[in-house]
Amino acid sequence: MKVRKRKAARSVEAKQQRREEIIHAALALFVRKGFSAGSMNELARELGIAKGTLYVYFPSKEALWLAIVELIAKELDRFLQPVLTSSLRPLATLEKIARTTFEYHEQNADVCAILIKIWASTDASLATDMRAWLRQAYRDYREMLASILREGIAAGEIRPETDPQSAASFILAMLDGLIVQWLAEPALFNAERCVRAFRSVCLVGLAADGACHSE
Amino acid sequence: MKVRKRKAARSVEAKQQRREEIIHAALALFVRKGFSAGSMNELARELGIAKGTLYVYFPSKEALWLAIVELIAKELDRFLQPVLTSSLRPLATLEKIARTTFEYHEQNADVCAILIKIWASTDASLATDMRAWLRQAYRDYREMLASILREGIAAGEIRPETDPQSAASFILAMLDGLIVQWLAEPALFNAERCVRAFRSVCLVGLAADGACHSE
Amino acid sequence: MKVRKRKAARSVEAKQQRREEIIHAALALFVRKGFSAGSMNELARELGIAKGTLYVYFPSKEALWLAIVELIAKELDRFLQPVLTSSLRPLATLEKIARTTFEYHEQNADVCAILIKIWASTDASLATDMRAWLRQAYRDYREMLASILREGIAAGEIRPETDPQSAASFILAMLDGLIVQWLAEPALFNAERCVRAFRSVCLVGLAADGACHSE
Amino acid sequence: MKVRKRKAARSVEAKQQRREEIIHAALALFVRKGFSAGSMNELARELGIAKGTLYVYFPSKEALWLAIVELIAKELDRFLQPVLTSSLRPLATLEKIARTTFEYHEQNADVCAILIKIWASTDASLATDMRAWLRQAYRDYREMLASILREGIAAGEIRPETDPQSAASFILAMLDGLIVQWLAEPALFNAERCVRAFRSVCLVGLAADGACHSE
DNA sequence: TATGAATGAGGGTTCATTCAT
DNA sequence: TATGAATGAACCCTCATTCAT
Repeated sequence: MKVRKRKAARSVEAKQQRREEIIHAALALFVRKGFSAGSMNELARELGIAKGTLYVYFPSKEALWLAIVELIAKELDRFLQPVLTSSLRPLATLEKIARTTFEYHEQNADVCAILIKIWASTDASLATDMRAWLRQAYRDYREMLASILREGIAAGEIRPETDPQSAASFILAMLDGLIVQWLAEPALFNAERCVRAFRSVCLVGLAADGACHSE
Repeated sequence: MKVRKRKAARSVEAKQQRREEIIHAALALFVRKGFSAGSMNELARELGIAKGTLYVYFPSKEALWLAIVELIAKELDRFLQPVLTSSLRPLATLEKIARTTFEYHEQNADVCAILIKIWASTDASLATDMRAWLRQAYRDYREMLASILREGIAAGEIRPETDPQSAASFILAMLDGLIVQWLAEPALFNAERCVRAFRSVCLVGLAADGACHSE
Repeated sequence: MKVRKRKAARSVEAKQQRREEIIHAALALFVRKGFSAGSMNELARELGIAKGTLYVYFPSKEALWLAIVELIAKELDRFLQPVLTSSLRPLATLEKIARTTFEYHEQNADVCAILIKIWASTDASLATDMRAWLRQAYRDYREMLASILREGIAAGEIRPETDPQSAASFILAMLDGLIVQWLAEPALFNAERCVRAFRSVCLVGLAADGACHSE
Repeated sequence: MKVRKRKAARSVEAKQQRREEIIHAALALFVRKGFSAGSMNELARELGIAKGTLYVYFPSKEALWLAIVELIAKELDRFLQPVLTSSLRPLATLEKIARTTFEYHEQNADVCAILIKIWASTDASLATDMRAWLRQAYRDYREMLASILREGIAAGEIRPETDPQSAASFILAMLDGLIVQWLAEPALFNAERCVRAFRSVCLVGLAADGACHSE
């Protein structure tokens, strides 16, 4: 029994590992080629496995995409959690979020690329489920930013006439949009510079005293 | 001879008109289905013409897409020109650009949708030419914003420590990113509110005196 | 204009002809391999055309099957009509139907083979529409036989205690079932012998005077 | 040693039992989906065992089908034996066969459905072996009916001009064909009615005195 | 110019079967 | 014995593109 259990365990582990290999290869392919252009065929070829094997791990191309998104979602959470649970003050939290975002992008351009593609895409090849999930994720993110802004307003750190909802949308937009540019012109950007610009363009405007005390 | 000439002229006109019909139908299809979905077949069907006829006007699917982008580019120019040649002061110009952008989106969501898709996409189905063109357009846009910012700094209207390049990128990012959100959640946005938020989040931060005198 | 019309006409004709070529090849393949075993791939290969070409003529494999069935239906009608509109007396009509059936089979074993397969099959690959159509055809056939039997009873030619519905089913069953055997053992049967047997097994039983005066 | 022997014995039993479980599940699947639809995958899923396990018991899908057919054959024998060894007179035996057939169908529609499918099918997925077996079974059945008919003729109970071979084919055809109709329109038929019709359509025709004394 | 039949590579997916565990 | 991951051929179908008319 023991042996079998261990065997099974190893097998499960191995399967999980293979799953992740596939997801990562798919992610890379997907960044290179786009949603519908990257084919299962090519993915299999790159992985050096048979086409059919992909379907052992994912029932369909779309399921594979969904798995990618889920992975990213987890990663995103893992990455945002420390920021959110930090004891920083609101403006500093916003800056921290921006900094973390940019630094993350600097190290994981692939993941960011996919995220952006997903946001921007209305590609019919993304089924309804996936898009609904994405919209919700977006809403959550926006709401998180808005609540930080509300805190900031309550604490007198952010100008009271600020509309938290709109401002949250703008900050989110900025981060998103910047990633797009960054992807298009990698040479032009780096995290430090982006953070500085974020502070001077955005945080200063939000600060109650017209200056940026975020650090 | 005369007659023939006139005929030819008319024919050229007719051809041009047909070309535009095709472009517009393609644009609509493209918004609905995405880049690689949306087939030539379907396009022909919707236009009520034969598949082969499309190839009389465009040598390939990609050429058709390029034509769409060019059309949009012209439209964009037509739309930005008045703003750029206006005699407004820098901050006011930026606000005007934002306002025009948002109002344009309010009326031409389709065109915006495509633009966004194009920016965000690295879809292999867009060949190198097209992407290069897009990158250039982006650079131009950014440079335009940067020069407005430089003007503002020179005029003492914008805080001198601002990095024009970065700030331009951020403004561009903001406009882009907001359109994405707007497309995803149309109910949440309207031009007026966006302009107000743009002013309070962004322009205030840029303004030399910490307030927004843009109007 | 005239030229184009003629061209078009020829093209339409040619298309119709090609359609029929495909149907007949499909029919043959289908007899050999069965419903789901015969592939579009193989069909194309046998026809010496490209796989895709099949889809110019039929939107799907099932549509092709439906076309086969429709062809057969027409053929069946064409073949039964003369019998039904004949002025023969009821028993003679039944014998004529049997004879025609057997003779038809003798010359068109392929068509019969398909018919039988279709009747007997509950293959999931035959979609609902097709099966409904078949059931209706079956009902019509049965009803036709039943009405002949009723006529015969009214005319005193057929024993009055006969249940027309059941008897119709039996006659139909006999014809169907015999074809199945015939297909399995071609050497064992021929039309003349089958008619004789039909007369002695079936018509004699139905005849009011216990003998067969059908001819 | 003893223990091992008993174990082996039990194991053989268990294996046999498992085999039959598989056959029965396969039979059900096969009725529902047809020959080539109905995959090993699905079968395994329905049985709650692994795909590979099926191949422990049957070397191939076809072997599994063959096993089904053999099971049915045994069943058929088990079912016909009492009739054949009965001491009834020929016409009564024929009626008994018909009655038993119809009653069997009434209770085991599934088995009948498969039988019919097998008869009618020339599906390539049934390999030569299986088809040969089926043809033989058919021949045996026909020969059995023919010998009853010959007996009847010898006994003066059946009209002497009857061709036993042809008549046997017709009776067999009738039973077969009727099952097909019955499967297609279950509401229309029941055993009692079928027997009555069989008597009035068929047996009366065969009877030497033009009437049916079969009971 | 306009057509649409023809193409054939490639799309996603299924499946019977094998084999290391 | 039982497993299920792996396979790769074959499935149906779509597509951008070509070309004779």
